[in-house]
Amino acid sequence: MGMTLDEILPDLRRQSVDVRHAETGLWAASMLRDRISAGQLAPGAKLSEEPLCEVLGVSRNTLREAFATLAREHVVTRIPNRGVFVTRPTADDIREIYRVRRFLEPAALTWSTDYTTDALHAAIARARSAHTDGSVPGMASANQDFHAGVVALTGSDRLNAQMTQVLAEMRLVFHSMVADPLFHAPYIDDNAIILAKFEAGERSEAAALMVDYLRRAEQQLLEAHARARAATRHPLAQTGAQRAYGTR
Amino acid sequence: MGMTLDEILPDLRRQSVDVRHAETGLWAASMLRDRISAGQLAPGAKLSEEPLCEVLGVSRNTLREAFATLAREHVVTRIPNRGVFVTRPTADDIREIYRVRRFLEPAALTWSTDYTTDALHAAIARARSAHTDGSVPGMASANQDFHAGVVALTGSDRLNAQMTQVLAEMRLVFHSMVADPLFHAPYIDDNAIILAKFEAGERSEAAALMVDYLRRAEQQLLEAHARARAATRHPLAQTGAQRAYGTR
DNA sequence: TTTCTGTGTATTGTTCAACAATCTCTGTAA
DNA sequence: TTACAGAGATTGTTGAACAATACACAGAAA
Repeated sequence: MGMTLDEILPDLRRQSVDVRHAETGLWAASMLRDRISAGQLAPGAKLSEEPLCEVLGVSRNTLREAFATLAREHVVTRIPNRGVFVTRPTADDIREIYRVRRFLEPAALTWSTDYTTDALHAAIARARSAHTDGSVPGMASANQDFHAGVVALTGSDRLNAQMTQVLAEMRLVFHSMVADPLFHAPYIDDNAIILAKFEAGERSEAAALMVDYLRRAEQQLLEAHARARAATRHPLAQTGAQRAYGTR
Repeated sequence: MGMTLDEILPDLRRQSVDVRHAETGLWAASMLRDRISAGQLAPGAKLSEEPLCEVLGVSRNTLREAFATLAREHVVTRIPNRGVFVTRPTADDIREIYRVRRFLEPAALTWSTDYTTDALHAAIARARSAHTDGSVPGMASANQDFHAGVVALTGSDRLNAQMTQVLAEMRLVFHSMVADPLFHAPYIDDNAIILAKFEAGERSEAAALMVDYLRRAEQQLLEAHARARAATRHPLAQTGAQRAYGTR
């Protein structure tokens, strides 16, 4: 986690030999997106054009198309004449993420016409087993699956895309602070209760519980973010890229 | 409305001389977006790279960055090795647009914490005066402002962006069919009633009325779309670009 | 020491020209 | 009429070039 650009270059190179790409720009974008999502490219890391296009085997023009795609997804932040950096979410970003989720997820619970909850039950089961295994990434992933599944009830591609994007930003938030192993645990039961209410047809109750859940999670993340921010105020902990991106 | 590419080339050229652009790709995108939004580039029109970059004064690479931006917004559709076309909304697109709106707008009315309704009143007033003036574009624009204003109550940049995008697609729908002059008129009073309920604190009633409004509007547009589709089935009415994009 | 200031170097922003891949169109033959 | 083949046009991608900007470092002034 949080490897430098140099460390993952060989890894990227391995995957980029002999790959035929119909849409090279999109292919390069998904390549980078996966690394960032996995935390191998940590928030604040600078994505220099030259080494990247050498390693991916694409031209600078194509790489810039990939950057444009990722920038629109807020996965990457472009600073003119400075370069492209993995987005380091701010407190305002966290508030915005939860603002979106507080409208999207209750709305899905309230007005969706889809009653297929298999995926939701499966996500909760996965979260529970990850909990007994003590797998923090497993719990995080299963939790995301549950909430993505809630929005999937809308049946709308665009709303799903928006949720996917917001959850990707959530992963950036987790990667940019020390993960509390107990963060996800209390929410598993919350999800189960919300699902039960939804299946019982008590939609407004389910929605209200969801709003409450999201408020608590937001509060907890904002506090963790403030602590992480205070911890990295030490000049020694700042890399060049971090300074470049700013601690705004 | 619905001019060919050749007809608006001189117009575009006029605006593109001596313009300093910090982000040329985004500038070119907004240039094209404006033309499409105004209906000067009709749905189905092909956007050839060479004449466009000549006229905009940007290179093909930069123009392609603009295309990538517009494609993500669904304003433009890219067909590999065929080219870029102004999106011609399908019936499914209309259904998807209203699916998004039926979640976003009621959610805003139900859970927003912002009570500033000045912009909403102003939009209704503008719609009424456009109605007495018999200005169909004025009514359409004021109606869009009202619904954009509802989502603006959420205070979320991302939800606003999503709504803006969906409304841009709505304009494409209007441009791709014969506009019924009476389409918007009946909805002005609906908006006023919804606003009154919202201000009276009867949020779930306001949301319910909004859902009803959106269902009726969707139905009406789908019927108009089916009629327009039947009318353009005549082979003579099809241009090359239309065939290329397909009547899928 | 600290702060300022100027210069050189590295990186990004944009354009141009080229080539391969693919599609469209036209004309011919069955 | 339909099928097919080839020429021409357009898109997809690359590589190199140059201007504009930011970063790092050295030296001068306070």
